Order: sequence, then structure tokens, then C-alpha cells
Amino acid sequence: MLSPLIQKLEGRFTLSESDRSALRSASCRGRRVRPRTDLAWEGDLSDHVQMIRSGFACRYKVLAAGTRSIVAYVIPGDICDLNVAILGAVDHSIGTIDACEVVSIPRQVLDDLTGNHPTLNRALRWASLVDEAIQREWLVNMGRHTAERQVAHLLCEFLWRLQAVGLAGRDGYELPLRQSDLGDATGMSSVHVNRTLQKLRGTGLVRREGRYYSFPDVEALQAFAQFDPKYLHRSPGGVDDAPLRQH
Amino acid sequence: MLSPLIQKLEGRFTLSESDRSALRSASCRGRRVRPRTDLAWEGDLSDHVQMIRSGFACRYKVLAAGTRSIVAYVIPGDICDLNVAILGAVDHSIGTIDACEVVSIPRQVLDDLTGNHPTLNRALRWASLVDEAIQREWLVNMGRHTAERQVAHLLCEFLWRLQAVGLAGRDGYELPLRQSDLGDATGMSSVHVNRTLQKLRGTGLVRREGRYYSFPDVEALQAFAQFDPKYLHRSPGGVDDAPLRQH
DNA sequence: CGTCGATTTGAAATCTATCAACGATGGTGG
DNA sequence: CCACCATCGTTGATAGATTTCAAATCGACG
Repeated sequence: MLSPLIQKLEGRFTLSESDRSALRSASCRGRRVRPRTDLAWEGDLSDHVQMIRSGFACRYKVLAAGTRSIVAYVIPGDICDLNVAILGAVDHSIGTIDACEVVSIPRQVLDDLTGNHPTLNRALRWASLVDEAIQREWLVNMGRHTAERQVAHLLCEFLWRLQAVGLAGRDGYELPLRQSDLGDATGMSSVHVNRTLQKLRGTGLVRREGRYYSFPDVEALQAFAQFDPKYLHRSPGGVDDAPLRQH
Repeated sequence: MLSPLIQKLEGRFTLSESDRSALRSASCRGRRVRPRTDLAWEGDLSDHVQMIRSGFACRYKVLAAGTRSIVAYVIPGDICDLNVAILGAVDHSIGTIDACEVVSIPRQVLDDLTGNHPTLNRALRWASLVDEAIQREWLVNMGRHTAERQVAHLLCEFLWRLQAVGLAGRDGYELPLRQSDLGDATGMSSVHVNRTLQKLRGTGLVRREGRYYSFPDVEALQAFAQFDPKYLHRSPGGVDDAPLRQH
């Protein structure tokens, strides 16, 4: 089985066999973590970096009112605290959603890795910047869209991100999130998430059987959600496609 | 006059005279840009990095409906596209809000700078990561707060960020934003921003004379907004304050 | 003084949260 | 195998928040 991280990076970069094996040996030992368990707390300063090998997790903050705000979903192949050493301390918590397999990489090992493998270094920074771009997109998504668009957009994002690590088919995937998890991410109540999903199913753009979500017409769903995958920076052609423009 | 960027970095790092002068000579030439003018477009791939020396700008995307979504404010001392080279292309636009003085630094020069000045390299990456943390906080702020808290939180953030570059006093600052600019950032209509500001003024937490916003009781405002400045990673003590916690 | 942009106000329509109840489902222990 | 329980999904009704549209006011400035 291909590590989801390697698979993700190879979607964008050409890794050498040396890169691959270095990454593999750094991330060999994983531990199992139960659902709804914290992997890191706000204020933590860990000397390890964590990678999700399987399962879903999220970055979140808990507000004074006790409500939880999810600022990002962490899926297989995602690295949690790549930059925490520079920042000093994590400013949010990370918790699992379903059962996860988590790999801890000592910072020392990671530094060696990035120091000796320029392509890997570049690829990991790219992954981290894509995570940032996703956050920006969430900001856009949450601020100015109807509830249906928000949810649809999130479903599109999952499709692309899960496809990049081989966890989604052409038009669907299994999603272990509760509706209240979707609500904590979009700022909606779980009741409203429910009704929004029903509307989406009503249009035929979204189908659901248990945890399996599928999309009969992906193009149409993306158009409806105003989902433009450019922000995921997946296609290597993005650079060349950029139009020349003078200011 | 101290460069706002240097001032910001020195709030957190101790720069050598060599660091300072290198940064100063790299950012000597600035140009004036009119209000409401784009500095970069979605899809751009520039070989320059831009820094705002004076004035306000914002990162934004325009949606299909024509509405604008602001994902970040860029204030003096902020760098715009530090990581664009890795990402390939910018996935959002940057535009001025009022008249700005903008410095363009060729990527080549910047790479020399970070290559030869480890502390600067670290400081600039730190600044970039703080920008990311601010985005996370916006996500929290927008998703789960009342309109009053959202606006109050934004006003608190400006206070801290502007103080870090010497553009705010102890309890107030001049803010060149229109109410519709605040709305584009918070996802509210300008009408609702207006009414929200009125409520805040009604509580006595916020005062305004023209463009000058002031806060008679900053502590109270921050408490009301649930504003915790930790996410700005300003105080070097943050690391030591972090409680030890086992998982 | 007149104009332009921005702020303010009012009223109605729409969206969303909240509360409360019910239904489906899966796991557990007897 | 079944009763029980906990969790999540679904539904209905109501209250509250927010948008929208339109008009009035204010302020800076030529």
C-alpha cells in the first residue's frame, strides 16, 4: 500500500526512489487513536510532527460558549504541525473524528529529511501552503455563500482531496463525519446541515447511502458550488496556464 | 522612520544591525499606488514579492454573484506573496483600500536575504505563519460568533496588529476602511455592519470620530469579543507559558 | 451651492437557530 | 434472540438574526 502522503506529493512532484524511501522509513511507526480523541492541544509545543495515515481528524477551537469551531479537516496524508517549531506553540487543538492511524515523526528526523532531500522539502512546504489556501477558500465559502453552496463546496473539496490520496472514486467517497461535524465547520447548526443536505439530495446533485456520498454529475455539482479546484494547486500545469498580465 | 516590517519583526526577534540594514536596502524603492487598485491578480506568477510600507490593502476573491470576499487585511509591514514561488500561482487577488506605498522586492534579492541571514529567514517565515494563524482565527470568528463579537474581534485584531507597527496608540487608531469593507470581510451586509457598530458604540466599548476608532476600555472590549491575542504569537513568553500536557 | 460617496434609517422578506420530539440504527448485555 | 440504550438523523414550530431594497441624511470638496 502506498502511503497517502507519498501519493499526495507525487500528484504534484516527481519524487526519487531515495525521497520515497526516506519518507517511508521516517513514517513507519504508527499508533491507533480512538475516535473523538485529541492529538494536540492549544498551547502545546511538541517536538514531534504528526501525520494522519488513515482516518479523519480536524483542527478546532472551543469557544467560551462551549461550541466547537472546526477550522480544517485533516485527512490521510496530511501533516499536522509542520511549522509549529517556528511559531512557538499551536494555537488550536487537533482531534480525531473517527479511528485514526497516526504517525509521529520526531522533528529531528524531519529536519534531516528536508535538509537532505530538496524535492521533499519543497513538496512538504507546498503541502503546507495548500492547507493554507484551503483555509482561505473556507473563508470565502463561509462568508458569502448560501448554506447549500457551502455544503456542496465542502463535498467537492473532499472529493478532490480524497481522490489525491486514493480514498475516493471518480464520483463518490465514504465520509465518516456526522452532520454536526459539518455544522461545526460551516458555522451552521446540525439541524440546518440536515435540511441543507436534503435540499441538495432533492436537486439530484448529491446522493447518500449511509456514509457513502456520491455525485451523479460532478461537473454540475462543482458548477453549483462555484467550486474551482485551482486553489488546491494540484495540476502542475497551473503555472503555465497563468495568463500574462501587466498591472 | 523605522520600517514597519523591521518594527514588527523586532517585536518578536532580535535582529542584528546587519539583518536590519540588509532588509532596509532590499526594500528601499517604493511606489505609490492609488486607492482601490489591484496589486496582484488571481493566477499571477510574479518574480517579485510585495510589501506594504504604508496604507491598507486586502486579499480578496470575487464570487460569481459579483460580491467580494475579503480573506485578509494587509497592513504596513505585511508581505504579500512570500510563498507564491512554491505554490505556483496566487489563488486570490490583492488590492489596495486607501493610498498605499508598496515595495517590490525581486525574489532573487529575497532569496539572498533569507539565505545569508538565518534570523531574518526565521522571522519572515514566522510572520507568514502568523498570517496563517490570523486566517484560522477569522474562520473561528466568522463561524460561531454574533455579529457584534465578529466586528469587535476585528477591531481588537487591528489594535494589536497596528500597535506592532507603531500605527496605533494605546487605545485607538485610524482605520481607512469603509463599512462595506468590514462587511466583505465578515460576511455581513454593510447595513448590518452599520447597525452592529451602532450597538457597539451603544455599549460604550467602541467610540468613533470619523475614521478614528478608540476603545475606552480595551480589556472589556477584548473580553466581550473573546479576543485572545495568543493567536498573533507576539509575546516571546508564549513558549514558556505553555503547560506541559501528556496525551 | 451642488455633487458624490458613504453612512444611516425603515420596513419587509428571508434565512437560520433553537427547542422539542420522534425515528432509525447499531451495539451491548441478559 | 431480544430488550435496552446511546447516538445520530429527521421533522415541526417558533423566535431571532440578517438581507434586501429604498430612501434620507451627512460630510468632504470643488
